[in-house]
Amino acid sequence: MLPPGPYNPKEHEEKIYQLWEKSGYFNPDKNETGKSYSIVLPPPNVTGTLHVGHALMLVIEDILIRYHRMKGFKTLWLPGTDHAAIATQSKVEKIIYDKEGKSRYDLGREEFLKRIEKFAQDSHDTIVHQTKSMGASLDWSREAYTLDQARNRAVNTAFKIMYNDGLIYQGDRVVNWDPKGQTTISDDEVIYKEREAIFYTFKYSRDFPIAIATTRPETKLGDTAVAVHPNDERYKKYVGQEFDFEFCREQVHVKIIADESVDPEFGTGAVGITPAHSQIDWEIAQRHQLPLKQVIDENARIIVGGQDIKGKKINEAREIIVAWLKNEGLLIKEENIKQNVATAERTGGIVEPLPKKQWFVDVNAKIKMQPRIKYEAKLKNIKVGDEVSLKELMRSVVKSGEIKIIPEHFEKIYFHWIDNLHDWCISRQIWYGHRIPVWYKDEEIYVGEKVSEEEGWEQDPDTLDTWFSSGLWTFSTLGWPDETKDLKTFHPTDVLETGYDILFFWVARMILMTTYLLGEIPFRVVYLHGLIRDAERQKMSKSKDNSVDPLHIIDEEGADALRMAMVFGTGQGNDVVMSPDKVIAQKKFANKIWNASKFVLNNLGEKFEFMVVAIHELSLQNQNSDDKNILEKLNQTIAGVTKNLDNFMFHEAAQEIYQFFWHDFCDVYIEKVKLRLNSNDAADKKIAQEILYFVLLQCLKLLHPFMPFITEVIYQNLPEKNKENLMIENWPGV
RNA sequence: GGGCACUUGGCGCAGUUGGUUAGCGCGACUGGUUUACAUCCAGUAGGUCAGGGGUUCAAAUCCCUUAGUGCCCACCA
Repeated sequence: MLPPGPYNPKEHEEKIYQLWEKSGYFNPDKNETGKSYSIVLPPPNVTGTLHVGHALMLVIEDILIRYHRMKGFKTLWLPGTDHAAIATQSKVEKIIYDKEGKSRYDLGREEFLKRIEKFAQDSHDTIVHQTKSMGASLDWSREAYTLDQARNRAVNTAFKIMYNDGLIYQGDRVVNWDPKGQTTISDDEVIYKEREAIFYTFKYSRDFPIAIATTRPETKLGDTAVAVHPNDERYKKYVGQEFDFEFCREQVHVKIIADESVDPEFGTGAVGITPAHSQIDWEIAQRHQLPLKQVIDENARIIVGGQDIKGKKINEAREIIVAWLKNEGLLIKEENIKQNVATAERTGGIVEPLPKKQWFVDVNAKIKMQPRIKYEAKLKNIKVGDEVSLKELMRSVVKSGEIKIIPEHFEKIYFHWIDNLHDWCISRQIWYGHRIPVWYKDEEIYVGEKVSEEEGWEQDPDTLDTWFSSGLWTFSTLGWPDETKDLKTFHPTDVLETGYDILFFWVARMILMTTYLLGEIPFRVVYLHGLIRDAERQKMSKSKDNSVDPLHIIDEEGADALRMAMVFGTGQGNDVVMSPDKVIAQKKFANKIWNASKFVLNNLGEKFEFMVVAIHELSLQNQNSDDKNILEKLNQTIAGVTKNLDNFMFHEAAQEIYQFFWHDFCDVYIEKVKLRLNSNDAADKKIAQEILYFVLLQCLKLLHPFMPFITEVIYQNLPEKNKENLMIENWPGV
């Protein structure tokens, strides 16, 4: 029997979660016969707490997991957290600086890492608590961390394999340097922000024949060439000439070169080439064997020139140079333009291209596919012995349909991204992360899985891009590089569900790593969900201060209401609008379920013995048209919900069961049945009771993936024989 | 500059492979309240599916085009 009054989620949710955990059914090992179904949880960053975006991820994945568990699959949902290298380090640095005024260098590597680990542990605990509050049915016994020992072994192994294959190389290149975070970052971590800038047109010196234009005059101290288009009649005669002059008291030597990449229409049609401080100029310099001259250092300060400019920050240096140009009468034009400035995703620092020796993953080099663990299996269009590049691997598995991306149009975006992909810079000058597994001794270099005990070896001080370890996530969590039972059973995983904002950062890298290292796909389906927006359609973000804490909503309205609100009325992959109205509407729905269940349970009669009624056991002949009607609609609903869940149409599935339960079952059937329950026709009354009970039970099952808590509470109060948990009841129609 | 989408009643959205009166939530209006539920029920109003063109026996759904909006990538020095 259910207690009177409205449904109060607070009374039940925690108890129910404990009941589930105690049952052990989150762990797939309890199901010995089912076919496997697996999802690895995209590990939340240990940078604090979960936000509504995480909540959405948990809801969708838990729906898939619960649905498949009920369908009898050996279902694994594997939890974990991400050390998120730069993100976590910069957050802790900021906290320490704000509190103690100290930098990481003041503390030293060891002490600083201790502080981060403490912070990460606290975040982890909060995150786990929040995750459980959402009702997520994760197998906590398999929990992983991207920076724990098992994952470190996987990372080192992966690095070694790639190094030996020539895919990882150390190169002197112009990289994206973040002066604020004091580290390099990859192309994907660069965010362009529009800004006002001044576009200066000038000559280096009075004797120099060509004018050039730039928004960054301070870099011109490092120019080693001026490039013009080969067909530009204005400048043809100068090509090949070399000039020496003093530019703001710095000795500069430039050569005039011709290069196709120069647009004669833009600016003066001549480009000052600064190989050390521009990606593109560096490439041009490579083509023409130009020397490279670094004029800016890691702190974004000028390192050449006279006393007035040496040691100055770039903004100050710019002013000094402009003043000098004016003074010398060299400045021709100043224009205000809008410019995209490269900034670092995590720290917001302005990215300074600098020449540095870094580790890279070569995405274009052809490698011969090797037989690896499970290799014989799997890729459709690539066999052992084929020569392929990482780019081709990434492209192949999506093109072939082995990996399906939902919504589908993201496949095009994915291909477009691969086309523009450059080598991936994987080394970072930060301390929190997997140390690069490379040791040096004099001229020797050793790459391995373990620290060499021998004396005199020194490990590379850098750490790896966090996405390097995340890229291994689907299989590092299952025991790789060992050939474990879990790896055999649960890999490839079935679905990778995440926000579309990390399609490139993460999803693409998982595909790269997995196809290359395992010779199989990491997952069959990529389901990308949208962003959460508020009632005014604004993106929810901390900086905008419009984000809501999922725990707060759970506290107010219940986890079930929040879950349902997140999938209700939101098309596949679309952004989710979260308004209080929406959650309250679903809270009302929960209450409706509660009350209708109360009504049914109160009307089953003294001796309700037709436990676990199957549809064929219902006395079909004596049913009236209402009975037949509701049963037929129930069947349609079961078919519809099932089909929509199979097709990742969560909103449609949710709406269908909502509609059926509230309007067909409650408003029509229950209202009509009230008369029969009062009548003296005992046989007819019994039929009505059977159907009430039967339909309710089926509805609870259909609703369970969406609203697990309330449905389980009610289930626990049903007069079923031998019942355990609704969580493992059979899905209707199975 | 290149690419990808979106545009459906007042608001927010659904409508997968083209096929009977285009659905839902919120809101509005009118009534009801008899074995759960006022966090309720019944009913009403409101959309020629952005504009134009095409394919088809048949289009919100496919194609072309115009306009508006949003996103991604590249980045002009």
